[in-house]
Amino acid sequence: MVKMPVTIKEIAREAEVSTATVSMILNNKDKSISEATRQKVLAIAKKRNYIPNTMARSLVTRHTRTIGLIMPDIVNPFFPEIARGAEDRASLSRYSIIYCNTDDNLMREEAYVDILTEKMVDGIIFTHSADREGEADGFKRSRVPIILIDRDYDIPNVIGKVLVDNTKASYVGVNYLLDRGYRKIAYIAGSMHTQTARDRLEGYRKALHHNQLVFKDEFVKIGEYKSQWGSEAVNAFLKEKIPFDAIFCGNDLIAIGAIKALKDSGYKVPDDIGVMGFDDIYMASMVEPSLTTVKQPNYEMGYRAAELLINAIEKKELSVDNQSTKVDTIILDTELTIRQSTK
Amino acid sequence: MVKMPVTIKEIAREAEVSTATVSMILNNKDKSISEATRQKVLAIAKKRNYIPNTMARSLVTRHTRTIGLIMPDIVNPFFPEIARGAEDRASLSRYSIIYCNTDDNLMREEAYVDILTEKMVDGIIFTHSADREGEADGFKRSRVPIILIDRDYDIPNVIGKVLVDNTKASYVGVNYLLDRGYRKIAYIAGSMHTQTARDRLEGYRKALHHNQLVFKDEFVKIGEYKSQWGSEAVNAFLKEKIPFDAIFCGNDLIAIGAIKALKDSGYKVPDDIGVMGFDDIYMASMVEPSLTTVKQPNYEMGYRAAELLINAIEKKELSVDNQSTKVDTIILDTELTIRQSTK
DNA sequence: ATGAAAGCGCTAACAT
DNA sequence: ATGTTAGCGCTTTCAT
Repeated sequence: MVKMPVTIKEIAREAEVSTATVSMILNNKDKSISEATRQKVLAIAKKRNYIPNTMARSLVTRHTRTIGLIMPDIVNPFFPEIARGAEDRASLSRYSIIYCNTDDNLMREEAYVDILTEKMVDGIIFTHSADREGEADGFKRSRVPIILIDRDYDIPNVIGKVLVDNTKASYVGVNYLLDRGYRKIAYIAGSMHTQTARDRLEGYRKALHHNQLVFKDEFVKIGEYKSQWGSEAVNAFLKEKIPFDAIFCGNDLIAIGAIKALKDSGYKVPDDIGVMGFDDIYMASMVEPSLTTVKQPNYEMGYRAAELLINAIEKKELSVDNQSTKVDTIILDTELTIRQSTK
Repeated sequence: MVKMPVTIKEIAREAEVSTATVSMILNNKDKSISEATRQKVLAIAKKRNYIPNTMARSLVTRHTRTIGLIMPDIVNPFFPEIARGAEDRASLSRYSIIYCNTDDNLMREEAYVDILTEKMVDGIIFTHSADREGEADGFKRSRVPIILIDRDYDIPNVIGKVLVDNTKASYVGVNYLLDRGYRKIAYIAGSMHTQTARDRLEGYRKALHHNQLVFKDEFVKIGEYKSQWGSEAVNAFLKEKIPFDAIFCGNDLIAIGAIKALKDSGYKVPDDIGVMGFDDIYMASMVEPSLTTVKQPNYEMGYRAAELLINAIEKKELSVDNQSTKVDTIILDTELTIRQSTK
């Protein structure tokens, strides 16, 4: 004999009031309820250990206080911080988070959007890491508002974005190298297919320009976001006898490979040659302590994304017909993670 | 004018059948439905882009295909793997996961159990890292089945556990050191308040014994799970001139501290002195590449926990009155993460 | 200040 | 083979 959870109805019966009254009291909508019944109902609810059934509630209110978080892989150290930021902000407003790993697979992304829609989440925070840009159909079934983190993505229902100023980020990074006295800074880029990559290169160009340094094509190599490529690029620079004294890398994987090639060639990093990269994928600075990086504020991105979403959700409750096509966009700055050179 | 999602009712009307029929077809309970109507209904559902409302469904079926995952902090590298394992297994059976960070705070743990109960999750996977052992009240309101991961914990409704054989783990670890030729192995333990800690020490003792080595008290130091303590303990060993040639540490934090102290004293690790630890908190091997560790199979723990839970949930559907007091327990082995010594 | 009643969208007997 | 019906537990007008 399974003891069923206590319902509003039983409380109403025991308190000798209607379920409507109980409901109002339990939801603090009791502007016009006598203090006497209020206390009585509250006491009984407590005594009977009442737990509201949010399914029933959601069925009528049409919101669940739950948001979905779609990301490629929580094991990739880039994402736990985002997830934590989002959860912290969500729980502040008593929202829960359903989290989903897609491995950057389009099919799975779509499947999760479907599932989350069925679960009637109030919104979705969407993160992907792939360099794939662009079109994706199949998201159309959903009517759930979406916030994008870090990368743009052409899907429906996007009501907000939390991005990073990549141009500024590499500008700041290259400037840091300049401040440390390096003058001949090479740039190893990954693929150039994304705006992110183009922005990062642009920041490099700007930093040189603002320091009266000329941008030279032979100091720039374009490849892919792999450590293997970082090594190859360095070896190519060396072979071509490009007289660089520092390298700024398109991401941390490239930087790791570059450092390895440099060390294998007998250089000391960063004493002989300064290396910086974007710490956006693998927290390279843990693996390679001598690496100074430009780090994305992941926790904050998650936090702000959740905030954006919750604000939108709660606002919508007031003005239902408002199908605002406006996309809120927040652009965050990066931080420098400065490592001590290994003495 | 907001376009409302299509309901089963509208589909029934359009197909000129009853909602019951539609429901059965959509749920593959259509043993006795003519293929003709079946096809018709399916076609209409597809055309109208039907998305089931799981709130309504859950309200009657009393399950949500959602499970809660409570852990201290997803940013701690110990947990993403668990989370991923759990999610992978859950999504296999079309379950979703709500994830919660407690920072090991008892109040928050309880609050989350409440929230998850209200959301009618079908079960909870519970992980904590604190060395606190024992009693916790306030979980009693919930009737949700709980699976414990990694540490035991005295709370109600636990129907299963996924643990690690710590005795065996340190036994294997110490044996590895022995195989590498080290003979005089010291042990730096954290607190001894947990069974985990006692088991690890016991494994060390056993390994020595099985190799005809005598256990000596002066080779063992007990402190706390902090890198600071690892350093202190090493310095104490050194000062006392204990002739150790290797150290096995109670966890990875301790190992990091120990290695630091060793290096500061001019030793090479692991060439002069071998060091091992449990890679259970901070993936020390990333920070300290020369460290060989005993690693918990976190992914598998998450996976198996979800599996245990889902099996229990689906079994319960068959035999409702079965209030099995049996606690399923799975004990997993650890793996050795072997690092190349830095050449 | 409180109650009656009508659902929210779906499932699950029980009829037919 | 399909329809009728009675809820699941809660919120929310609208009465009183």
